[in-house]
Amino acid sequence: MAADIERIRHSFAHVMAEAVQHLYGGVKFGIGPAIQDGFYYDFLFPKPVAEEDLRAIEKEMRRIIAQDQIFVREEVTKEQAKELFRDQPFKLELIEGLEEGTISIYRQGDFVDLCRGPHVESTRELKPDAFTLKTLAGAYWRGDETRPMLTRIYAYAFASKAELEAYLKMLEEAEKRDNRRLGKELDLFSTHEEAGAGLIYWHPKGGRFRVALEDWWREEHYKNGYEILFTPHIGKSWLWETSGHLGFYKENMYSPMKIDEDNYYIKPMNCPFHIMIYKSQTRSYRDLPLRWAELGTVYRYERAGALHGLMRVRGFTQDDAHIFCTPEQIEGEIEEVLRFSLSMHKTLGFKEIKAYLATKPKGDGAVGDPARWEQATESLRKAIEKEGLAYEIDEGGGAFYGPKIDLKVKDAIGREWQLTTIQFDFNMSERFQIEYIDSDGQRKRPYMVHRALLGSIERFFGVYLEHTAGAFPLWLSPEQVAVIPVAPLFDEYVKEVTAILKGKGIRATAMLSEERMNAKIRDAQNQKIPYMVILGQREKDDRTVSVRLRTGGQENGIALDAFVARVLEKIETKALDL
RNA sequence: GCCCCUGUAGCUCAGUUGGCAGAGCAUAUCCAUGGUAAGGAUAAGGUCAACGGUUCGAUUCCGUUCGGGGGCUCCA
Repeated sequence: MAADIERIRHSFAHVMAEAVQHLYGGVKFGIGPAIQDGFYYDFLFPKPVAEEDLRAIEKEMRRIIAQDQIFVREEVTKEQAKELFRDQPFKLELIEGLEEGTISIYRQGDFVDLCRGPHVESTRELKPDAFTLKTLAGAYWRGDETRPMLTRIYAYAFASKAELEAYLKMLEEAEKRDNRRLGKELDLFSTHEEAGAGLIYWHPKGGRFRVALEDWWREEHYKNGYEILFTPHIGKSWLWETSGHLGFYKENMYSPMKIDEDNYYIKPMNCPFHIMIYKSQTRSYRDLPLRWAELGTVYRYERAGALHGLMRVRGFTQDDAHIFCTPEQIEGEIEEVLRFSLSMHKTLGFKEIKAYLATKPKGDGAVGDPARWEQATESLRKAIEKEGLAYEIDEGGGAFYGPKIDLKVKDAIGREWQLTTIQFDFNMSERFQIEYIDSDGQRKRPYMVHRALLGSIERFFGVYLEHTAGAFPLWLSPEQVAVIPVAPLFDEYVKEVTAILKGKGIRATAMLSEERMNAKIRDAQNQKIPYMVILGQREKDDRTVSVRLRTGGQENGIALDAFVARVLEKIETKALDL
């Protein structure tokens, strides 16, 4: 976020606080920072506030802005600050946390706030029509559940009215693409509260997408030197005690079920199972690298409030893989994973991809040899640079068990989504004591890398729905061709053409209902079916087809054979156009 | 779990300042001879989320519970 827009947003936040102070005597102030698309401020209100009250606050803010109030910075001692904010418990707590020395405060109008700044010079620099108060939300003081809950007012704010309007338009577009909405409109999936929250039911059309995606995924993995595994959905407590999950991951695991005299847990991760296969025999350095992939379905507990359509669920299928390799191989392996991931994203049509490298956490919570952390982190960094990816380093942001790279893709309306994650795992390899015999006859510990390229099939489906607005590329479209007669008289030719297309493996549907042609075209268009083939007397006589494209194009009198060849070619090459 | 919003037909939503519940789409039946985004008619479809309370009377007002959405937290 550029410094000037941050300054504007933060200044807006102070103006909102001033407005709230005018309208609600006795209000206590939390904090009010600038955020990605605006700002918020946390308040403890003396009486309940409702959404309708936001309009009054906005009005007061506009009145303040019109007064051309100057933002004045002052520096005071800690003692003076405590005196100044004696009625503001949250501010006092913040002051306590500050280092000794002078503390800066900002005044505008009759409002004063503890603040590092900077701010704009005057409210004149804030455009009264470049912000809007969005929602009320609850937020714990300092994000801590055990602390009081404050009322947070979120707002969108920009430097100009035009930017605000463009942003609101993007949000409107995002709402139209909402995965839950498209899932219903395109009959792809559903969820059923009465049958269990956060569990996805894939309908026939969603199933067609998934099969096409997974078939491709498996094919690509074989091409890239992976083997595909299938492992159980449950495992005895021994497995989870050994892996450590019952220690550090238990709150995300479901209660065990008793089988004979043992407790079995449904799996939240696939790693321990892959390790069991690794340990099923003595491994030589000649066997490495091992690249083992699995579309592994896992179940994790998520709090009810966190569940969201396809994006956050309780049961999902990871496109998981584990790579076991020697230290000499690690650099090449990481490069390969990254290259593989990028090639998949490219095929799927994502153009902008950014990497986030998370390094070793501070303190002594991290497991594993520091030299290995060093080598692992270095291999990640090198791979990113080799691919020429834009990246950011999240210093100390890695898990306790290893450094990682996450890749985020930018979607069609500019939002970023995390799909790929590539993580080293020093913990599991230690706990299960996995080894290989090196060329010198010594037992050594291989590197273990955990990776998911799409993340999970469910979440990817959600992201892809929102990215494409449901207009999937041909090869992933549940229905690829809708075959429509001009009138019932041509049903026979429609059936014949449909049969030919299906015979070639093309997902074609004959639309033979009583509806009129226009209605069928409308239905097919709304279902985002890529090709609509319209057949009447002319086409029947010449053995041609008239093709209407989902994108609005129209091509008449194409020879049937030529059309079939073209569709097959577009599917084969996974073309993004029609 | 907590804060705010919300719950009317399969779907999208009206509506009742407390007096027998409405539309469009979808569904079913019938009618309709044909060229690129909805042909027409009829029918069926509801314990107005559930349970209490106030009232002559509650879908409407109040309370509780259960869902859904947006946040906090977490992350694939």
